[in-house]
Amino acid sequence: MAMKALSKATIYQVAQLAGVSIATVSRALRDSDLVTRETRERVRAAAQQLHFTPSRPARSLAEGRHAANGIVFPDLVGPYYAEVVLGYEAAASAAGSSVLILTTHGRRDPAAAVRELAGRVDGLTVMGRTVDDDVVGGIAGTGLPVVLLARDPVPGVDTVRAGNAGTARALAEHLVEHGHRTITFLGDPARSPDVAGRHAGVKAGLARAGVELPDPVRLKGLDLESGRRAAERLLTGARPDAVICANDEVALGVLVAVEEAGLKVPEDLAVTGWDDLLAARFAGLTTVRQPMRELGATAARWLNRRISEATESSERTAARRRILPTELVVRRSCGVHKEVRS
Amino acid sequence: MAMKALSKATIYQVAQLAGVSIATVSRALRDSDLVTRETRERVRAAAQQLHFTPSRPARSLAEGRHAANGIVFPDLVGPYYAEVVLGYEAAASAAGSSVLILTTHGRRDPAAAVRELAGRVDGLTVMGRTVDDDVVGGIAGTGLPVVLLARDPVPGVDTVRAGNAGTARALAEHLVEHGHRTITFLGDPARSPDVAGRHAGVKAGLARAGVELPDPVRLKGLDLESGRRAAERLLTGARPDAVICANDEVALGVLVAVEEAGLKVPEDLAVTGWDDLLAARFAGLTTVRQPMRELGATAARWLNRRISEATESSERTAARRRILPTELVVRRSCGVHKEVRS
DNA sequence: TTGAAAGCGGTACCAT
DNA sequence: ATGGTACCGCTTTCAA
Repeated sequence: MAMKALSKATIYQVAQLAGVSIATVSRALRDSDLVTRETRERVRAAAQQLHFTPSRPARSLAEGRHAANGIVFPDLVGPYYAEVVLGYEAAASAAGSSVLILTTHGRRDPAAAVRELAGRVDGLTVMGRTVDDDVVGGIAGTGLPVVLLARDPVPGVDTVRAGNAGTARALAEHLVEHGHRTITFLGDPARSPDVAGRHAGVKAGLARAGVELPDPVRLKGLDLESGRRAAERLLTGARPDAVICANDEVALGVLVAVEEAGLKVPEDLAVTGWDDLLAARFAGLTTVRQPMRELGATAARWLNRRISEATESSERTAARRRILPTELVVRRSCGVHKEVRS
Repeated sequence: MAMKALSKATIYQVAQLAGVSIATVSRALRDSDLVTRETRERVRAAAQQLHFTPSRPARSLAEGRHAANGIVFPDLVGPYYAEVVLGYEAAASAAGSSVLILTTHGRRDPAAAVRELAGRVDGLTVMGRTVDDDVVGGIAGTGLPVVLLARDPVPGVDTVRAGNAGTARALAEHLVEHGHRTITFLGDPARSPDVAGRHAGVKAGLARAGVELPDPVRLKGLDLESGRRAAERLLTGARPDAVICANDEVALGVLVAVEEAGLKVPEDLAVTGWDDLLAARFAGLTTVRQPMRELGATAARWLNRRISEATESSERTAARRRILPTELVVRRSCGVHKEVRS
């Protein structure tokens, strides 16, 4: 039996082979109960013999739906995103949807790419700093269900986020308890809503303790290299007691710089991150854990709900917002516990 | 101006508004040079006014292509995959393809899911242990371009991998130079071609040095917890000098277990991993670096080539195989350098 | 229960 | 340069 490129059989060929009409084939293959058991089996056999698989575009065109949804990321660097995708994909496929993924990072025209994606899916999840509010608004205005993930809300659009402010405040207070008084924030609040939230929370927490937070060091990136370079500069000047980093990668970069400078964490400089990457555990980095997989899963589930609503023309419920809880993870990088508990 | 659900305008409405035929609209919108500048602009205006976006399914149906390709993963746990996706997505979108992603891990019927995916794309990349060779063969036999990634080759199908055997041999020899003689391998060669390759390489390297490698500890998973539990057992028995782990996550689990047992790495037990995760750097783990992003990018590029070949009905070239180089990364977990270099 | 036929929304060939 | 129209492959009335 030679391996032939059996390309693609159509419903017509199946119909002919089974000696029925294409309508019957369509029904038989989709378990409609308007088909005799016997007919169904004849059709099944024919389909199998021809290796028939219905054309997805044809189906989508006829049904008016894609059976797919999409998720838009800024980029995929760092373990953070992998977990989100994982949760998302699991929840989406549980609902029978395929997942299209789009990274906007090094792209010429992110908005165009997102719009193109919008045309391929029944719903879209948009994460963080990828496209502007008006693009989101435009797409949502189309009637396409949209869920925002880790991003500031847009009127009328569902939003799922992880808590920033509260835990950031707790983190700040914890540092103060360690005796740190001069504290620097690493990360640009203007570049990401998450960073803005963390920065604001830290500022509030410190203020409550009577400590003032100077202007943040506005990094361009949130990667390890950015952190390392910023720290190099920081270490040569009037070194603060502690740096609070916008995320773990930056914090890990700081750790590297400190070590390269022959200094010690936390004795010479306390450091904290955000995300609780796997690396944080091994670097002894105090950080904040986010429910990443749950973030993705929630977004996918909400999207499915919206898609169902749209299909079943039931009442469209009001935009939902949810903030998933985060958790402070204390390790040794935030400071030496000087007092021994009794 | 109320925000209306302008749902979806069709080419017919654009044609009507612009006062031309749908054929002209189609041409104008796709920059055909068989349209007057003036007509084109009129059509453009009409399209814009109606927020027209061509229906992707309709286009795909008419053109006979999806302008999308897919990638199939076992799961997405660990930073390893994120990097691969990143490279893949970048290369795919550079060629104008959207990316569909599928995780087979906790799925009832992976083969069915992959076949379904195959119906939505112009080409498919299949990674590691996701579906059996016959499924791959079946899909490839359909004429759908397929590229295998980090997986044993299937006849007639392109394969991209990272080198295992050679670097594994080097790793083994390095451990022997450290003076380690009783060495255990953690990971099940039967569960993954990559693991099998690493195991074989290690075995060969040790054999060359006259050291025998006992049967591997066949872990079920390649995650941190699996490594930790396996190490707990290992530490209570006749402890080996060193453990070579199938990947970094397992190795990190071993590190955790060793610390929990109050022992020291590498003094009491040398440990090595594979992948060079970010965490490996901070854990001081000796490991092997793979060109992950490049793996993904290469797969995507090869796939595009195949897709072009199929479209342009040019000669189909023979199946290609490439092994991307890997690199030993020596840190402190593999052993103390007893001799001081002069 | 089954079949005929009208879409679904485009593309592209054939005329004009 | 444009318009008319035959597909692309499937779903879904509407009749029989």
